[in-house]
Amino acid sequence: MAYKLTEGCLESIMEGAELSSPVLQILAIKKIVSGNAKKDRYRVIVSDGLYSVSHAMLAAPNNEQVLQAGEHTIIKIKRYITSLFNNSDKEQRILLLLDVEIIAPGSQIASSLGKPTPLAEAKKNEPTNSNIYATKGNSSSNSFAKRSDDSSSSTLPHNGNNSVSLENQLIHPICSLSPYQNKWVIKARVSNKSAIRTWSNSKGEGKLFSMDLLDESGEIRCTGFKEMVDKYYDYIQVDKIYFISKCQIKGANKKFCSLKNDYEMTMTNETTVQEYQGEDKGIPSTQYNFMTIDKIGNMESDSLVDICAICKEASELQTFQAKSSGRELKKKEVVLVDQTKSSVILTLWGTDAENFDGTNNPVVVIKGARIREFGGGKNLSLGAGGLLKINPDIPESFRIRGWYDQEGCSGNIVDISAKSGSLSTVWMSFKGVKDQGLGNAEKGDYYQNVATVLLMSSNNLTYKACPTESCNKKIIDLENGMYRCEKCNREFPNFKYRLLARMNVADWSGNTWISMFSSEAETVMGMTAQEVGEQIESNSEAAADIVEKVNFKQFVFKCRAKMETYNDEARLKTISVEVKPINYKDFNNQIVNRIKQLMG
DNA sequence: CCCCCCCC
Repeated sequence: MAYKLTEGCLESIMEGAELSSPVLQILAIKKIVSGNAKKDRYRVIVSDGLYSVSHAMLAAPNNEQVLQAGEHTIIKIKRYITSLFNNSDKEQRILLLLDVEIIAPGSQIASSLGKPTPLAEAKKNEPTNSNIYATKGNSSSNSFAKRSDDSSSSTLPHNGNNSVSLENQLIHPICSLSPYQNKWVIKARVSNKSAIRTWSNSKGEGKLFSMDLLDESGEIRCTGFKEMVDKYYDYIQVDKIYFISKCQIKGANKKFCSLKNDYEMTMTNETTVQEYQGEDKGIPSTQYNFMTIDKIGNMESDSLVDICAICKEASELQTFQAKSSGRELKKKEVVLVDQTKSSVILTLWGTDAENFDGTNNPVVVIKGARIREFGGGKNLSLGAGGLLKINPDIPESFRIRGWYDQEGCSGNIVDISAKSGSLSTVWMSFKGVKDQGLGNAEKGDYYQNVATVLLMSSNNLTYKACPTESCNKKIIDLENGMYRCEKCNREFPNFKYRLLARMNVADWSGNTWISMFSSEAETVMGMTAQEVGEQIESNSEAAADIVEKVNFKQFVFKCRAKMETYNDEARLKTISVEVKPINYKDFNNQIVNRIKQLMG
């Protein structure tokens, strides 16, 4: 098949014309080496069959597909801009390829089409008297033009140094920002804004926030320290567009930022930020570089990834103290699955964890999640600087929704996280527990099973515990209206009820006695410990009624089995550490897989 | 100038 290039189009393009979907061929691809972070900037030579242009660059989102397609690839240019570029006192116009579509990969073409001559030789560019990056034209497909009249800046934050409006100045693409050029204005969407964080170390202390900025050409992280937090934090809002100028640009530390930019920026006293209130077409929303879950297993720990997946399951919110800092932390674990039929555990923190609702298997899109290693498996942690979106309006999100609803829940899912993770506990029957001799691991062995309650003991179901929130120690009734906690070494006028339930549960293979504490027993009984305690207190017959109602209820019991010695006799003690209603899809899958195994 | 985040 013959491919046709848009002959001669480069001449008009390099003069600032806007052509619709010109077709070009890539003659060469070269990585730009700049500073110490060398990733993801590529210069290309493009040809229209008549002329070639060597001052062309790929915008980051296109890198991967173009690199893969290689030299001689034929591309359709869906969006582009040109910029004036000051190269050692000589002005040159560069062509920036914002969005390209591969028409034919290089391997199918294998040679240059036509006999292109370098445009620069064929024709002298006319330099303008501007020495900054800028573009001609002023259409919606090109947001780096002079602003159109429908925009106006909003009230500035409470300070006096923003007297010069940025809205009439030439706008620079984010991908053109570098430490060597400080006269610039960008027009960018804030796609993510961190919480305010404080730090205190040997070098001092302070507070900071950071945000991710985005335009058609790329993205960059911007951090504001101390006074900048007071000045701009509340003013800047996620998803809005701002004119921003005069930040300090420095090399990005890839260890902490997954954005596709070799640089990041820091706000200074010179920095100005003005909201743009015009139409925002042409400025994209968050850009992702999605990775499938099956690949995570082979990636290095600590690297950052973007994932689009389905939440298969989510844990309860857990609150605990960090051992290192003593700070209180909140987390929630989520199992993600994608089309590669692989699953991975993702840990969410803080408000992300608190607000996350895993019901109805939402699409979870994360940007900048860190890969961690545990017990031979990999998992993900979405820390500060990461971004979480639930059911976002992007094509990948709809695609995976369709996949999951059609076929996603059936068949084998390979879990790349460690089997000991709280959400990927092994399924085992009570017979299996016995046959495999579980319980000899130092911290016990975990398994989960679907089981039916046969009998629940009504003896000593409740006890009176210390009212302190974190202390569940049994208190001593001083019989004078006061209660003493030995652990807290304090006396209280009140107490709280706690549960210590014992029950015999059965599956197809046998039965076993298990114990559980308040939160699990509350799930089984459908009552709070307080309600149980009060009912039994007021009527000693109540306990029998309460435990009878539990008979024949079914749950998924997650258990910890541990061998203990009692009166010189070894016996297996089982505590249920989590009780959940049965998810029949998962349970049936698990049974079907077992049947397949048994059939060889 | 931050970039920390637990337990299996």
